[in-house]
Amino acid sequence: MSYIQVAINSPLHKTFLYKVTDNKCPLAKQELTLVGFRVLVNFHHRNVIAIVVNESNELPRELESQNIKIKEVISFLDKTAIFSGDIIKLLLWIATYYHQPIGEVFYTALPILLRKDTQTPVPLISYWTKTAKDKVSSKDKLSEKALKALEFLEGRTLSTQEFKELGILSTTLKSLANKGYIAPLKDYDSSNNNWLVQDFIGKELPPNEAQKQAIDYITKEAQSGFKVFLINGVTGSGKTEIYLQLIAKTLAQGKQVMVLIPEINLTPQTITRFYERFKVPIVCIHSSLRDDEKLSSFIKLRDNKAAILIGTRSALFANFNNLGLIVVDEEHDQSYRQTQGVIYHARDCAVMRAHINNIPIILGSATPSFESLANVLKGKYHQLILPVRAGNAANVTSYVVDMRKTHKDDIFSQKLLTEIQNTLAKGEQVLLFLNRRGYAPAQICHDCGYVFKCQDCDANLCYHKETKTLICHHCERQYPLPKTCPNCHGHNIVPEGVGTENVIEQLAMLFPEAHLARIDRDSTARKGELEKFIEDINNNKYQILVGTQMLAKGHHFPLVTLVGILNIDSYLYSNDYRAPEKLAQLITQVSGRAGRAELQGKTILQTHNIDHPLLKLLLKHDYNYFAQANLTQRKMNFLPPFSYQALIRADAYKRETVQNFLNNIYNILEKIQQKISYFSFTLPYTSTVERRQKRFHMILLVESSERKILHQVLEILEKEIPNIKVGTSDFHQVIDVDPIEIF
DNA sequence: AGCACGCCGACT
DNA sequence: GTCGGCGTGCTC
Repeated sequence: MSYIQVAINSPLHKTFLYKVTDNKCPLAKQELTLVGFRVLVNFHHRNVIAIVVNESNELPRELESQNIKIKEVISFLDKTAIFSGDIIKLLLWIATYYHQPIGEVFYTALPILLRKDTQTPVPLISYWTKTAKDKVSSKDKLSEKALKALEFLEGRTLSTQEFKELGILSTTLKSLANKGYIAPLKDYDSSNNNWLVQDFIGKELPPNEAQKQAIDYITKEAQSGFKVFLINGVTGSGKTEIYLQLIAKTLAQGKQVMVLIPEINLTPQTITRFYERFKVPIVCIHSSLRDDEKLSSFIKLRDNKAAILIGTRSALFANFNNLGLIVVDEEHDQSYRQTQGVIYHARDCAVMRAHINNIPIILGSATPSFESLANVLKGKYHQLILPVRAGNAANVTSYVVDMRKTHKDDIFSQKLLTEIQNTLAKGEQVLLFLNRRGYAPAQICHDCGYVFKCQDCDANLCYHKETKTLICHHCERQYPLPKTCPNCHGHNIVPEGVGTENVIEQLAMLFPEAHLARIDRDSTARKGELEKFIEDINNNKYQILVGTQMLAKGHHFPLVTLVGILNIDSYLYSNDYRAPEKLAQLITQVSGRAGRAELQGKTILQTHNIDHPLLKLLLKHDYNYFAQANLTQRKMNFLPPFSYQALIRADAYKRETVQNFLNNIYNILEKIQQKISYFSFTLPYTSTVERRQKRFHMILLVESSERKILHQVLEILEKEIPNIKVGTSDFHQVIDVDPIEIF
């Protein structure tokens, strides 16, 4: 007989105690632990899945006195643990640090197929394997892709789906199978042993001096176990090669590697680079995989049948047999932060995971987050700056163009038009950035000034010419194009403002001979479309690219030599203290898309405020200088990362429900302040977009110069919140620690 | 969250 | 009479 604490998916911030009788125990030997197992338990009139987080032979004393009947576990769902000890520690840390309910944290970390109360399903994915026929006969006339496919199968098996991600179609595979080179394999377990250390390294590029220094430094420093390295290097400075060589060293020790990347970077090019370099089993975890594929990756890593994981945010929760290194690429990227459901920051959790596992972690970026740079200043992270090599990319000159001198409705300045013309004449490509999809951000009645608004949100409707609809960008609700104004019944309805569709339309008139590509969420909604664009762009099928945030991330376009950022004013006038950071990252990242060794790049920034001190500072110096200057300002103003923040967010259908709840929070905070000082808080305030999907959103900000104090306050709030009576069931509330947006 | 219990209004 | 509305309370 033993007792176990389990995590159950519920909004309660606690674990629950159950009994395990010896005959139910799945363990043969008593010395093994039950921690990490899935169990089926009865929890308040229903049977639910739970995960064992702790185990003891005696009844915990704190429960002895209380009159609680302890139920027995109904059954164990698997023969082995689903989470290893390090993951359990990580998940418990997430629950305490982010003040999220323990059960919900564990539930989100669980692969979807394991969330149901069934036995672990065996993934029925068919894998391809090389046959004994390994001499390629010339009369078989294998295509380049087919040869590539055989190369990929070196040292591992791959599913048809995985091949697809590497750009190899199922027809190629079928033909290879017909010719007897490859064969399908139903059950990976029986034939595929743990990956082998030998022969895993592909062709290594000779590192330059800076890369060599970084590799040597990290190798030496990482011997002591946990350490955080920040590789700070512009696009083209060779960050990836450093990752790859350090990964090789880790694999050589027989250890596994986790690589986290933002969703947008998960393209065949990125993955292929890993498959080409290492002949070990590699698995991916990201949102477009099927549930069984994700589970398969999860199990392979746990059983040491895969050596490398490449994944996005959620891959953080993967189990490893023997994790030896974590890499977080583009660590500044905002998509690492989960904002729905359980709130966490994957980069920060990855650092904690490295700490728990006592292994090195490498964060890389051309534009490191100010948080990470502050951690370098505090001595917590070790920074390695890669210098720009002469004649390499980032050989970019920036110009600011004063839009006050152009006509009010003009999108392009004369300077930009001239530069586009010149660039096209040279046969080079142009990239224009505008962070606004659709044709126009508003649709108005020209007669009476009526602005069309979403019925569910406090937001203007955006005009989408391509789909002939008005779309709310907050809830995606679509409306048919109105013919008459509901206010004055006039017919003179016109778009107001500029989106990517409009930019394309105007370019088509100005440069009729150029091929135009619009890259935004609308034009790349279907799977594979973005990849197709990137391929075609690099094959020079397009001359001008217009895009949103999507174009600013990750991909490098060697033929682009002119970059135009059409409007940066929203960043200059923002009340968000992170706006300067975001602007600097945007300008540096977008500029980094352009140019290569022999081609000189140019960036043109259009603004109505050419004298803005931020802009001047950024253009006069580089990103790092700008970051230091801005960090000094944040320090003077007691802003993060020099203060610690948390938001209490609440929403409901009725405004007074939310107001009432946050007033209660305010009163509780006033009481706490009598005991704990050194923290401050605001009155409840409405979110920038007050009403979203018919719900009112309000916020209260809590702040302290000491993280410890902030957490003490939040802990008290966490306990008090369930006692606040809101009197309605449609109410929702969440604690948001280290928020990125405070509006 | 989810589910049961409980106490009041309009229906075969 | 009772079906069902959702307020309240609890979950090892």
